Amino acid sequence: MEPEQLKGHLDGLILAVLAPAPLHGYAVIEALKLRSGGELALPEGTVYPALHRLERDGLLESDWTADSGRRRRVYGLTARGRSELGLRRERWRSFAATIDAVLA
Amino acid sequence: MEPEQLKGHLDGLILAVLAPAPLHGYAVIEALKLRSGGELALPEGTVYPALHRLERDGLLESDWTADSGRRRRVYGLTARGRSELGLRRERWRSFAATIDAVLA
DNA sequence: GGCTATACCTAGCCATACTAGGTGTCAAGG
DNA sequence: CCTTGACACCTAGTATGGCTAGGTATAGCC
Repeated sequence: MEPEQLKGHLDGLILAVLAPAPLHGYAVIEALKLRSGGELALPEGTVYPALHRLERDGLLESDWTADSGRRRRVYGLTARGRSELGLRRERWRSFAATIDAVLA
Repeated sequence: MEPEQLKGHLDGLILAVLAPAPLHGYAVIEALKLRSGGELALPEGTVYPALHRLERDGLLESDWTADSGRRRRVYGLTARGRSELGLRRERWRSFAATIDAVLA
């Protein structure tokens, strides 16, 4: 996977894996790996800043939990995040159709 | 079309529109617009540097023509460019499948 | 003469995925 | 016990590349 390809698409992917249920950051990385069949093995330095960005923009909200001394930051979609996910899916479909048309 | 989305995909698109026949730079812009149904209206500042990059990397080669005082730089695929196009199509299919899997 | 479309170019901006480093907890093995 | 690995978080700095905004010049029409 070429890094540049992913630009502009990561945020939608993160929103998508958080749609069923809230997850903590590290679990988001694993969920992306799992749901992509191992294709998306993203480094922490990619995902953590993205989560912070999405929270800053009001699409995610987070809570700290401390189960037995281990601190985790659990992220969930806000209302705006959920509607933004719809927009992102739409935008992806349109984008993919455009690229398909030119490349085919 | 969000600019960031296109990153890492433009080169393949340019190779694709040049596959049937060589074109000059400005015509590449119009071909992209046409083949995308108007979706890809890319500014010259995006396409010209990309063409130079592709030529520098040996995927395109260019010739200057001067029909009636108007200078045009006509780009065509090299052998490496043609095989690279195959790779790019393959890589796009794989990428799109991955995003679809996560986003769906 | 001025306007539009054609046709080329480049310096600098900016968003963002990634690298490379850091901190700390916990469980398993030698 | 103590090292190793997985877990879990963080951030400063880098590199990439599409885009903005500016420039040059020709052709054709009103």
